[in-house]
Parts: sequence; C-alpha cells; structure tokens
Amino acid sequence: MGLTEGLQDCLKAILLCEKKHPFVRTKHLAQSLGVKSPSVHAAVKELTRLGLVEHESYGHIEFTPRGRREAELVYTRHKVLYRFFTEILGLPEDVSENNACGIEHHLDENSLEKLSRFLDFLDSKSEESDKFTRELRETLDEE
Amino acid sequence: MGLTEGLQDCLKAILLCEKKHPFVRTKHLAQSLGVKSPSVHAAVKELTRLGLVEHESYGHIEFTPRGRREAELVYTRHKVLYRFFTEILGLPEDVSENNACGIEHHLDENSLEKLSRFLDFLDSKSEESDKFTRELRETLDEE
DNA sequence: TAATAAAGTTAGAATACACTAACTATATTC
DNA sequence: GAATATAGTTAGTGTATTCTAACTTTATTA
Repeated sequence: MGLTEGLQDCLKAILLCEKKHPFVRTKHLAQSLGVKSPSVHAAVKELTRLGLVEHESYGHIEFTPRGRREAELVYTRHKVLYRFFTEILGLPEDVSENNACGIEHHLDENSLEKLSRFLDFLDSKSEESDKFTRELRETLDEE
Repeated sequence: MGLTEGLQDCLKAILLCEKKHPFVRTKHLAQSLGVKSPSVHAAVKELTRLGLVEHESYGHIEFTPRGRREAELVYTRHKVLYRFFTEILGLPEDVSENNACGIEHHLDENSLEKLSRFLDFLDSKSEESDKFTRELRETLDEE
C-alpha cells in the first residue's frame, strides 16, 4: 500500500473515533491526532482519493472496506508496541501511546512479529512464576 | 538541543566515519547515510552553523567539542535499540541497524533508560540459567 | 603539465507535513 | 427565522528532507 505516516495515523484515528462517536468528524480526528483541522482535512482528502474512506463535504467520514482493512493493520502494529511499553517496560499509558505512535512506522513486519512473540514468551514466563515479573518490576522501578 | 532527525543522523554518521577513515568527507557520509551528496552538504552546513562541526570548503569535517558530545548522546541511544533487536529479538545486523535508526528519534530519555535496564535484566536472567535463553530463541525462531 | 576523473557545491524542484487566516456551510439558540 | 456559534474548507506559507542537473574545485594520471 505504501501509505505515508500521516495517512496511517489518520486511518488509526478514524478507527478509534468510530468507537467513541456515532459519526466520525474532522473535529474528533483533529483532537485525537493533536493537529489542526486543515491538516486533517488534507489527510482525509488524500485518503478519499486513494479510495480508503468516503467523505461528503461537511459530512462525516466512513471507511471503505479496503480502508478498514488498512486501518486494522496499522492498529495491530500499534497495539504490539503499546503492549511492550506498558506491560513490559511499565511506562504510563500516555507515554506508551506516544512511543508506539512514533515507532510503529519504522518497524517491518518481521520485526513486529518477533516482538509479538517475545511478548507472548514473557507472558508465559510470568505465568510460570511471578518471581520473574516481580524481579523485572524491581529492576525497572529502582531509583 | 532540539536537533532534527536528519542532523542527528548526520552526527552519528560522522562519529562512525571517524573510526573508519582518517578524515571524514562528504562522500563517506553520503554512503553511510544512503543519501546523495547535496543532502549531506546541506546537513553539514547546518551543523556548522550550529557550531557542532567545522568544515572548510572542499575539505574534511571535524567535530567541535559540543558536536562530539551531541553525537555520542545520539549514538548511545542508538546502541540500546540495536542491542535490543540483535540480542533479544535475534534480528540480523542490517535489520537491527535500520530499526534502531528509524526508532531512536522517537523515544524519550526515560523510555530508553527503562529499555536499557530491561536489557540488563534479561542478560542477568540468561546468566542465571541458559534455559531462559534457549527457550526464548526457540520461541522466536519457530515457523 | 594538461586532460580527465572524482569529489564537493549550488540552484532549483518535489514531497510530506504542519500551520494561520479568511471564508463558507451547518447547527444552535434566542 | 435571524443572529450567533461551531465546524469544515480553501489558500497560502514554512520547515525538513530529499532529489537532479549543472557547475567548481581538487586529485589523479598519461
């Protein structure tokens, strides 16, 4: 597909907005992305041109089937990273969110797959003994 | 300091070039960064303006003390990430290099500190028992 | 040393992303 | 339903990064 970072962020924002609002609007996306409405407008216009969303003027924004698939892909990548930062490194939600957002465009599929497996591995370790989890938390939290 | 990504990359490339060549030249940086010489030229010009390097026309490039300090900082961040991708996820050197390069600008100090501690924690786990390492490798390598 | 090759520089253009200011359309409310 | 507020749009601008093409300087070599 080869979407730019901005467009991927926009798709992800639309996906999240759908869950919070009955209709997705420029305003919500601008808030969620932390940019001004003209920036969102440009991104949505481009996504429309690419056939990933539909957007009637002054109306709400909807995915096309292809757009939704793309958005889900982006979001999946994001979640793996978010999980790493919160669950493993124990970082606050907002920091984890920021980190994941900045990074998600810079990891190829294979690296993400490895990371995902790594997370599962650590989960299984934690289940085996909470000694592991406890020691990890101590190491990361100490001053 | 607030250097742009490109300038940070450039500082890092200069640092690495120093180790390989008696003098650092535009040509080397261009190869190392994978960009054309005019791009390097512009970056070096800006680094000069910022007092981080010295560069006489058609000559070689040298750090100022401040420039070297900045470069070392950038490189330190890079190394933590590189270590994570090679040592933990077991990714090839070139992929790890790319990943680290793309990501290093998107993690704050605290996140990197946590990651660094996490790496040390895993190292100590591996030393305790090579069961840990073996199982991790198996999990990550399986088809 | 004159000709050629290599390296470095400059100018100009393109893409991605963000902004402000000004304008238009829709919604709200008196 | 007219006045106002909110949301959306358009036009123009700025920064960061990259490129190509053309030119200049330095190095090589015949």
